[in-house]
Amino acid sequence: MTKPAHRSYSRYAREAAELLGLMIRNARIERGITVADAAERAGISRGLAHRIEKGEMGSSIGAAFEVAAIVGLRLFEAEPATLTRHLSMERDKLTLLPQSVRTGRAKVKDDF
Amino acid sequence: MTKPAHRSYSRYAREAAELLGLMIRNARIERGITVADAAERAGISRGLAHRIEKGEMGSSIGAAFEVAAIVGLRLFEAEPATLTRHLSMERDKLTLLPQSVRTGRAKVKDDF
DNA sequence: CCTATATGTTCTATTAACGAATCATTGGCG
DNA sequence: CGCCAATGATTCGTTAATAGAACATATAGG
Repeated sequence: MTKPAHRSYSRYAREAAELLGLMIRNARIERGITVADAAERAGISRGLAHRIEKGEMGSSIGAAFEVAAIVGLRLFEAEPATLTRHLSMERDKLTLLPQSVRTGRAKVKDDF
Repeated sequence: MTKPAHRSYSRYAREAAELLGLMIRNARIERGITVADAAERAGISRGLAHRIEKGEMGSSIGAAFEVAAIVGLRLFEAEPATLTRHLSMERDKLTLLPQSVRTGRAKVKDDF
């Protein structure tokens, strides 16, 4: 590496990570699960689970999303079923969009 | 490390990561931004930006959320302002909850 | 069709995230 | 109050994530 990962984050990114951590913590406490237990069930260390709840930017997506799933937190949708539906929706949307960003604006997806 | 990070992920976590990547990609293309440009603006490599869009679990939260911010994707809220409000809301909720998970269920936050 | 650009993939060196262990602090319960 | 579990914070060795380059594959435009 030449750069030390990268140090500066936008305010939005930092707040989003912090919010994710807080939501995980709240969901975990509401379910009466300890950090250690949640970490073990997610297959990660207690320290990492703690850092995720603190909203540290270095944590991996997989670890964070796994803990979120463990504590029953639904990130984008109310239920997992809709998540799957949302997934295929985004996949379809992508096929309608130009595969590569070329000159000007990408074509507006007026899907209907 | 004793364990190689951790390999198995729940279906929900994997789908959530994939969905995040797809949403980032869609938002980026809609804005006519190249992967290389988005990566540079986020302060990360093109390869990492590509892997984030693929929904790989190893990517860091900071990198993913930064790219999301760059391409104008709002993860939890429609606008950044509400994110900040949501943040303090979650913070407040936490103070009302018991600080540590003790014996049985945590007290239900019947906040009203 | 040919070219230029964007995307996708693979490689290696290096850095930083991770796991584990330890200690301090907090707070609930008998 | 004293005990103990849970959290918070630190250090350190190991390993995996990352940057950067190089390469191959599309895809749009001239």
